[in-house]
Amino acid sequence: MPELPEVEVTRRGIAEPLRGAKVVTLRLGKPLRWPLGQRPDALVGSIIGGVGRRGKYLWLSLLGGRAPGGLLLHLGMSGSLALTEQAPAPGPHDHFDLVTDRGTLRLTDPRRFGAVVWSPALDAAPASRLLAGLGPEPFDDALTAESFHAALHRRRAPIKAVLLGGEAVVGAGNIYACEALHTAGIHPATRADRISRPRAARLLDAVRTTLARALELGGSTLRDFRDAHGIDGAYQAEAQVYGRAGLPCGRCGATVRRVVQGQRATYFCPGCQKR
DNA sequence: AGTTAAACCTGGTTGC
DNA sequence: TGCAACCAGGTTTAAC
Repeated sequence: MPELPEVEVTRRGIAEPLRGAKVVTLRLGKPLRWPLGQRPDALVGSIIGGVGRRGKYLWLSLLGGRAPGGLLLHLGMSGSLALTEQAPAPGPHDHFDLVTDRGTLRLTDPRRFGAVVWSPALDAAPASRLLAGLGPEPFDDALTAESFHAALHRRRAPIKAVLLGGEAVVGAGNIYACEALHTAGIHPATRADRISRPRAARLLDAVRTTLARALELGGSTLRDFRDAHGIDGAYQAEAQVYGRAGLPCGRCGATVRRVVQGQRATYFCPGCQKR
């Protein structure tokens, strides 16, 4: 679920209230994808310096205390974060609580593909090898049609798989990769290195407008996602192809198709997205 | 090196 | 109604 818009919506919901908050307690539930990598009580007393984002990861910097550094969080497929003044007793899917003097940040994640990993780094960038291979942020000015085209040119895989890979640009997951390709009129099976410079420019533009629109609508809620205040996203109602197999394309009326690429469902319109 | 499959885990939906 | 099979927003790791 959580692709860049959902993660950024979450970040915006917690950044202001948590800046400067003091850590009171940490509570761990069932194991997540990786162990925390630090004793929970070593983080008690530290101050949250800020909340950043890199791709689909969140970064909470922790200043002072016995273990300065930060927490790298990932929401996996089914994770969401809630910030409440006083959290109710943890349910069966609540696997991490960061209790602060300004409220409790709780990770709820039924499938437990999410992660909370402590790192001694002061900044997100070198915090973890998890961030090492990530491509450019979609709204970074340094990402241009030229550089994007060059990145696509290095890959022979289908463009849909390349978008999910996050080397050319991070942030688009299954929903937004499908939607952006539809907007750009590019067939998902097109080899990335065969995409012309003008079409690469069009695709980058589509990725940006798709992510920006989803951000405006609070992301997509298919099932589990809620923002930090418990609010559903609304983008899913605007999806043109994702999850719409057998239904007519809103633009041309052709029947949306579902195929499988690299173990992931891909939705596209055979009318708008010719090979 | 580069692509593809398997793995992680739970729960909702679909079909027999 | 019961139960097996399939599906889901992601990403690492192992295997060709």
